[in-house]
Amino acid sequence: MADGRTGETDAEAPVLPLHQRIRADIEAKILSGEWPPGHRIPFEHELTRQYGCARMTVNKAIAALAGAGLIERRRRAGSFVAQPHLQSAVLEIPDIREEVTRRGESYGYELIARRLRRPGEGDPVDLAGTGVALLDLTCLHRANGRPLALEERVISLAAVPEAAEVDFAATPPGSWLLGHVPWTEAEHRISAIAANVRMASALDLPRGAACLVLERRTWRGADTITVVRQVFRGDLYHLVAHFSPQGPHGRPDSPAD
Amino acid sequence: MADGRTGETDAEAPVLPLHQRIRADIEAKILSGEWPPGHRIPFEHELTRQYGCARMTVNKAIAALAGAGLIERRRRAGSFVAQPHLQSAVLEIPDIREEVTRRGESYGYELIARRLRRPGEGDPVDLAGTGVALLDLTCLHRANGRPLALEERVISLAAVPEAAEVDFAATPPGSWLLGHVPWTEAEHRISAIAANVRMASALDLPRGAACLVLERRTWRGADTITVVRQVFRGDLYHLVAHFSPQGPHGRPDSPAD
DNA sequence: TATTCCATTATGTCTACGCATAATCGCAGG
DNA sequence: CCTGCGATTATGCGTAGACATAATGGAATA
Repeated sequence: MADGRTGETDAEAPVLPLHQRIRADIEAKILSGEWPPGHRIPFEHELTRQYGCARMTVNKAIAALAGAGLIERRRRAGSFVAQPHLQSAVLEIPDIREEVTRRGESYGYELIARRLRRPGEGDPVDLAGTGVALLDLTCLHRANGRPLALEERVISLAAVPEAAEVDFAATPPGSWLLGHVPWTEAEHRISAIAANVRMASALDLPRGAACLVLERRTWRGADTITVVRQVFRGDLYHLVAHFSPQGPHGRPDSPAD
Repeated sequence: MADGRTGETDAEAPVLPLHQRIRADIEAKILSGEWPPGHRIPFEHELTRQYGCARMTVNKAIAALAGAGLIERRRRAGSFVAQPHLQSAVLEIPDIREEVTRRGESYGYELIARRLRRPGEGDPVDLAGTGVALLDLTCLHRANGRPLALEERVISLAAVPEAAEVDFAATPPGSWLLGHVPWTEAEHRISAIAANVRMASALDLPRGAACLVLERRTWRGADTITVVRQVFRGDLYHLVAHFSPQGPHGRPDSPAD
């Protein structure tokens, strides 16, 4: 029963709440370039008349745009289209297993080494210094049987004591942690290196071949949870990042703000 | 209600609007792990009583959290702490000139080639097919005199006709475009390759050395604006990405909900 | 027992208003 | 002519209500 007024090319805009409609309208004007950076958008008061609604409704729309960084608001002066700042984009950092299976390839996993130890000097994982507290893991991810990435990981058992009991020979630590550690912060470092002997043999590459390296530190509050270094075969893997003014979470049809 | 209890360690919270305070409170509970994923957060009604404010105020706070992806809302059921999805992070993709000077190094730039041409078959920049329309640029970025990145770029003159007049021997095209092209979308591809002969000689590297490659396509609407491929010396450059639940734009003290 | 229907309930959206705050403009006075 | 003060004004923040919507649990019914 898709009749009605679905004569447009857009099939998924049934009735869209008003404040989202206002937001979308303004967003479209900005993205199309019709309103260039620096342009003053209509006052809330004007939009209020234009859409025949209360100011709070207009405010919600504009506040959301400001939150997304598309516009800047200055008291008394008005709201202005912001300068684009392309310097941030959303990087997709999928779980390797998920990524491989999503590409329709068969995922293989292999635990190479597992070691329990005390934190040493200069160890990247700082502990509240109590006894045995670190779990070192080395493992290999395969796609269609071919080595894809070599992963070296340190897990803080002080932060995640349950990890000591997990059989990481069967479960990739990344996947397990994602499901068992709530809401953390993380910092990533992406670089390219030439494979050393160890990497080359693990990844079935000639020595010196280019590899993509993703290093990640994950923490919550002051506690570092895990530090991981994933070395990908440069010829088999790449990362993808996307920039759109919506930001990473704000799907345009999001019910929130 | 807002009991005047500002004796905390936080020195930068003078009077923080109420809806931001509510948001911050909930956010803290989630990030600390006190409220794990799946936990039901208090109903708006409860928070209304707890903070002694109107429901709209609570709603603004919770809606912002939902927009940031920290919580999920289900009618009738309540609002729940969402599962963390680490797979997206904010990648800093600075203008190279800016990045180099920010590191306190001297920036050098050199235009290697400039060519005007018609779009060819399979060219990544699709045009509304009118005559001469593409500008090919090859240039080199230096840090402290040493080659840092080799950049190959195609600019669509149909989308940015002014670019034909610009002296790209003096201005890096990335910087110029940032300042002259408003609000676009972009997609990035990050990979590692071994330097071929041309890259090696331009970057003063041995052949086969590992390089970090950043490819970016930028468009607005249906028009591709520019396609760029930056090859960085792997030993001199890396990218940094950061994940925090605020999202990329939503600084916690943002005035917008 | 299984199924349908309805009352309950929490969120989604919106209105109409109010006060607070800060930036700008214009006017008056030195 | 320059300076400083106040009026104006747009945004920021918040209240107290209202109706709509959808999902849930339980009651009534087949």
